[in-house]
Amino acid sequence: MATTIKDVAAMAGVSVGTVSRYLNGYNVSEKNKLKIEEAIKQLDFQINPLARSLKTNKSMTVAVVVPELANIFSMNIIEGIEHKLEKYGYSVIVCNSEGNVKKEKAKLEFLKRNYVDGIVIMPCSDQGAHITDVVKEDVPVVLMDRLVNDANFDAVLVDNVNVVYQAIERLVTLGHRRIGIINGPKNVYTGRERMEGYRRVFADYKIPIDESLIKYGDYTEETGYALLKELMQSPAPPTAVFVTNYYMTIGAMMAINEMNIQIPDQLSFIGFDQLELSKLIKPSLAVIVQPMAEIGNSAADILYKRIRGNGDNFPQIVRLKAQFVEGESIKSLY
Amino acid sequence: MATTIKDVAAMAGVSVGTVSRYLNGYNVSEKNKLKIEEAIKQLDFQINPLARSLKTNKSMTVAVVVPELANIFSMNIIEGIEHKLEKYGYSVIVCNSEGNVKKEKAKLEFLKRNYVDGIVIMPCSDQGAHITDVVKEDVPVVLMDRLVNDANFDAVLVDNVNVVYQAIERLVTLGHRRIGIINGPKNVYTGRERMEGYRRVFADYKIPIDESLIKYGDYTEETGYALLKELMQSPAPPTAVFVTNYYMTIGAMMAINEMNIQIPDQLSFIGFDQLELSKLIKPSLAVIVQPMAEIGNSAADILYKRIRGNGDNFPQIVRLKAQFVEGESIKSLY
DNA sequence: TTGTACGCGTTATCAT
DNA sequence: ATGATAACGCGTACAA
Repeated sequence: MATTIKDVAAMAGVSVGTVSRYLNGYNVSEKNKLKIEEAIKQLDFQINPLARSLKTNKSMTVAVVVPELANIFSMNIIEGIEHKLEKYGYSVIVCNSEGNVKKEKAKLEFLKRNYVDGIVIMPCSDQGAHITDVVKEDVPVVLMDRLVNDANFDAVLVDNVNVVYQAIERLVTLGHRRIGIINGPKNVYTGRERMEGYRRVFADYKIPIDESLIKYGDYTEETGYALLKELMQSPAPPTAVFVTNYYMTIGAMMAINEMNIQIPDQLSFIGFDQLELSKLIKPSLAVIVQPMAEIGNSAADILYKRIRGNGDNFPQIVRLKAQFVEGESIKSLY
Repeated sequence: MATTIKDVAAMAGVSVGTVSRYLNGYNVSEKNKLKIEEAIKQLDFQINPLARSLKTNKSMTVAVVVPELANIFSMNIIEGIEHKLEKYGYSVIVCNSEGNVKKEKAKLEFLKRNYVDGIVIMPCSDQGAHITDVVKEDVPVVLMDRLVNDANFDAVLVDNVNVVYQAIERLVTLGHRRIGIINGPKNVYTGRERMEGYRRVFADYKIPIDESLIKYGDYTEETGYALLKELMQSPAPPTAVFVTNYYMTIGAMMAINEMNIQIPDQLSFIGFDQLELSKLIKPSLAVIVQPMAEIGNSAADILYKRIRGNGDNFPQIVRLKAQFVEGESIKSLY
């Protein structure tokens, strides 16, 4: 059996209370301190976190819930979170909501029942009520990437509106008017934000929008592929296309290759995420790059603060800047 | 405060023992069963896993340790593991060893101290002694992707030797003799296995190997890039190159683009992992594709079996087949 | 500063 | 089948 605090106390000739106090950084006489340290070393004693948790109601565990694990965006964020929180002795457990609100709720219930100290979640939809339902005031939650309705939470977001504005504006200044967009779902926050950036440019430049150039996918390779074909096979195809996430970018590129569309001569193209990819492809792709690891870091910082009971300026919304990287996939029409 | 088993017992008018037995599926009289169920519903009682764990020494938590989290290979495997194990009520916590043996050992110690029920690990080197040191017989461990020295563990591997053989043999039958390989580190199992596949072809076909065409990288984009340049800038460059993981493939492709090398006219090329990429690039890439999710699934299966105390045919080595996918990046020299 | 003793919420043992 | 009670290993009043 593992050695316990009792064994240490016995060997050191002190009471368990004293050992416990020593372990938790309270004052202990120098003499006892040495005896305890010696006993701990002798017995190779290690605290039992389970027993401690039972008393303290702290599990030293945080969870991160994402709609998909095998996803570049998710994993970079998770790495950022783990990197930040392991320093404080936290374990991070990962949960896959599979883009399903019911499953998301089930996961949250599971987590709460398991006494995680905090949760960072990328919600799979606009709905936030079920999150509030489950966690109430019991455990701190910070959202990432997306905001939800009907609920106040700390959140780490990306400034989608302005970076998309920047990208679309670039196309407009190069003479493009018929600009297709393959966007995320209407019921996801980032989808709406990226749409807003797109619309603002047209409004500011007084260009009418052809709504038939606006397509909604679901952030998967398949829809990127299908929607690009739809756009380019229409009677009046766009002169430029903007795709709003990594996997749809891949899908769209596959369609472009298959249709033998020349970039940028026949079509200007702006993708999303994954800088390495943009450099790999010829011509190099113009892309919007998100600060993924930073999202994780930032979310972890806020969560840690809340876990320690610091409730300053709740709800705290951090909005990180994304970057528009120029490439050879864009052509001037002038 | 959360309601406990005591509250349930009180409301149902039975003892805590009876409630506990009910909760754990032992026989309880029909009458009491109904009363208990009613009380549980009334009080919205939920078992406290911490208290249970303290008694049972089971945390219902498994850990997966990888050299890098933000990595296509890692995340697909983790998704496979989580998918399999959540069904049984297990949480999976993720650990990043950062490719560092010391850190790897520290993580293992942390995990053991935290009473995880099992560990699946992608070791960051050949060394296995520190794993044995830490976990001893206490907690089941299954390796994935790589075997280690001086230690017996269950493992889920990929048949690297034969799939690499297949790829290289293809090049040989197309007339290639000077075949470069950008391989993983010498002290990593997969690196050696892929090397073995390469060498076997040359041995079987009685072709001498030019050792200057063999390069060792560290599975990063940077080394893929640098080593491809090294190969192609040498006095006698290869007519074909094979790269042995995804990130080095990306790096090598970037170098190829930069040097304006025409694929497959000036160089035949075989990459690794990530089928989508191979379809995206023109000409389409020939690649070796690993069954990532299946590795995770399989590792999870074995681990679960061990957790339940089933020690059949230990150590169990599962060797999954990878697939060589032809592409337009290979040219016949005849 | 230290020791004692109780409690955290379960499970397991023992009678009954 | 059930109830009473002792663990599990730790933290923490309380008293000294």
